[in-house]
Parts: sequence; structure tokens; C-alpha cells
Amino acid sequence: MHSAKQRIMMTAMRLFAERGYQSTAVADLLRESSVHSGSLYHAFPTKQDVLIAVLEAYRDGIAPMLLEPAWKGVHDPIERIFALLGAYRRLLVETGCTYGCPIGSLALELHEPDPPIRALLAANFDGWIDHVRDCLEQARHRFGEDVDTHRLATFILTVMEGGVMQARTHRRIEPFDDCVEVLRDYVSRLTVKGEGNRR
Amino acid sequence: MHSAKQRIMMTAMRLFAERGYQSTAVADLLRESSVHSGSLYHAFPTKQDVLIAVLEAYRDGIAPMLLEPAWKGVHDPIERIFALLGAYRRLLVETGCTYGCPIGSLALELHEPDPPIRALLAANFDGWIDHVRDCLEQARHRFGEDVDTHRLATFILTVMEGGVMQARTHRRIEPFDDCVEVLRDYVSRLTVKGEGNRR
DNA sequence: TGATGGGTTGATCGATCAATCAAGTCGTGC
DNA sequence: GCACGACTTGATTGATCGATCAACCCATCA
Repeated sequence: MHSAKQRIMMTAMRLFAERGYQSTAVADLLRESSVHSGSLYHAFPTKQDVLIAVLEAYRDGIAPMLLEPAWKGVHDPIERIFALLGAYRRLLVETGCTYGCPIGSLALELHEPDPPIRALLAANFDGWIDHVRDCLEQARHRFGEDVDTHRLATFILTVMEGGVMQARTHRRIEPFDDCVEVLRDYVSRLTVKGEGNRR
Repeated sequence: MHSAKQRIMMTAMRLFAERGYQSTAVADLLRESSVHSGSLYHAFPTKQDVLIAVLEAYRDGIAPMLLEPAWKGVHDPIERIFALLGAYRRLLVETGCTYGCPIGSLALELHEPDPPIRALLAANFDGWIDHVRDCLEQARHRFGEDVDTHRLATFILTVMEGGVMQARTHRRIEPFDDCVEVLRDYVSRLTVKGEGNRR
């Protein structure tokens, strides 16, 4: 049996992603994880500390929970990037385009977050970008030498988050697919031999 | 003197952008617009109707309030796109990277919005995309004929929103600049004569 | 047997929320 | 002068919020 703390965290990850942080009442967490308020406040000083624990779990779960399943059977570093985008696509489709990237949602929902919250949001983005940049570095020989892999990885995160935002707003997958298609076109132009660099 | 309804709307546009919808209490709107609760509920049936009015104002203000100032003195259609992105950049810099695109923030903050809200969010995105697509159409002769201008405009909105998200999260403008730089590179590759199309 | 302490129970708290409403003000038409 | 509707005033409501706390349970070990 999971401990009360674990049940709270699992419920919080789901509800914060489904409804957002502010729209999730502590009473919702208690009901859906079958925990009483005293137990929650025994495990976490405040509701915000639940959020901190959730963001730490996402940060520590990028590789084992997100990348490894998405990259199973995919070995080409460029295709791994698109497999990662495909994982977000599957999430969107499975939820009727209501569920996107929980980090992005929280990043825009919390306008003036306390420093530890903002630092954890940034750490999640940084971790994601680092792994994508590693893929790009592994494919470095296919790019021009002056391609800035960190900048390009930042761009890829932007395309994912912006695509998720539009898909969620329209409740249609097409905007996300359009963005990934355009990104594919750009990457293919970057990797065409002999014209790889231009700036 | 502005009417109570106008003052509420001006305050709501500012506070919803600064703090978000849910974090803005009706009492905040009342205090900062010097209006009493009875007057607000005389002008608007509910708080949500204030949001609807705000989203309608943004939708109707895209051309006169956003594009026309950004495009003053800029006539090249491609440069107009980057001038538009420059307007968001200025907003970010002026607010220490705390204020981004209010539509994007609301789109991710409101996870399960009522249909009229979601429709207005989508209408705002659609209006923005339509204007960018018009720019691309005006520059059509510079692209390959098989470039999908609507798809590319969707991509440009994604780059803006994703760039704003990362800049706000890091409280630094660099991620936004990085994304715009990469977009510039892509557009320049699309418009190089004789190799304009590849898919 | 009894003491200790991590963990649980669930009623309860004050604060804050969106929303209400009776009473009042004021300009306009008759 | 008076009736009317549009709008304002501001106290008040019930609901919901995050958080608290005394009492209790029970495994462990002396």
C-alpha cells in the first residue's frame, strides 16, 4: 500500500495537471487520495510544499518516466527528438487535447511564484533542454559546425509548448501537428549536406 | 470621465494579465477601478462576464492596438512579422520578463473553460494567425509555391508563445531572443531563391 | 507493562471568495 | 413638481478556502 504522502503526490500530479494548481482545493487532494487533512499537513507544511514536491518529482522523472519510454526502440538522435514530441502528441490525443505539458501550464498559471517554485519550473525546462541538446550533439556531424545546439534545443521546447497551447485551446491536434511538421522541415534543411550553415 | 464599466474593463485587462484570472479577486477589481460591487454586478452578471468582455476587447484590438503600433514605419511583410515579435519582446523587457501574452497565459490557466471562453481564446489566436498569414501571402513570391502560409503562421504564433513562456519562467529575455533568432534563420532559408520548397 | 513517538482522525477555525440587495442618488421627460 | 429608470452605495450573505489542533491509534522497544 502506498503511504499517505505517496498517495497525495500521485493525486496532486494528476489534479494539478488536469485542473491547475489554484483550481485544485486541498479538499480535492484529500478526497481523491483518501487522506485526512491532518495527515496531509503532517507530510507537507503547506499546499505550496505539495507543489514543490510535485515539481521535484517531474524534474527527477524526466529521464526515467518521460524519455526512456518515448525512446524505447528509437536510436537515431534526431528521431528521438521527434519521438519525444510524439509522446506529447499521444498525451494530447488520449485526453481529447485537454492535457498538455504540466510544467508549461503551471509556468503560465503562476504569475508571481515564490523563488523556489520558479527555480523548479526553470529546472524542469533546463533538464528537458539538456537532454534534447545531447541528442543534437550526438547528431552534430550532420549539422553545420556553427549550429548552436543549446539554442536549437530551446527552440524545440518552444515549439512543443506553443503547439500544446494551441492544440489545447482549439481542442484539436492539428495545430500541434502543423508545428511539428514545420519543425521537421527546418531540421531537414539544417541537416542537408553542404548547406548546413548559413549564420 | 470613463464610465464604471470602462474602468472595470481597463483594470481587468491589466490585472488578469499581471496576476491571472483566478488570482484576481473581484475585490481587487473594485478597489483598483474605484467602483463598488453593486456597480460591477450592474454592468456584468458575473466575474466570468468580465473575462468575456476582456477577451472580446483583445480580439477586436488586435489590429488597432497591437499591429498598427508595431507596424508603424515597417512595410516589408516579413519584417512586419518580426516587428510584431519585437513588440512582445519590448513588453517582456519593460516588465522584467513577468508580462507576456495575456491570451496565452489565460489559455493555459483556464483548464476547463466554458465554451464561450474557449471560443474567444481560439478567436484571438485565429485573428493573430490570420494577420501573420496575410503578411506571408504578401511575400508569397519569395517563398516556394508549396509553402503553407497558414501552417507557417501557426508555427510563428507557437514560437512567440513558447518563447514568452520560457522568458517568463527564467525571468530572462534570452530564451525569447534565441527562439526568434532561430525563426529568422528558418525564414531566411525558406526565402532563398531557387531552394524555397522541399516538402 | 508501560512509555515513546510517528502517523491518523475529523471537527473546527478565521479569512477570503463571488455574489446579493435594499436603500439611495441623479438626470430626464412629462 | 413628480414619476421613472439608470446607476451607485456598501453592508451582508453563504460557500469555500487553506490551515490548525486536541485526541487518538498502534508498532516498537525497554
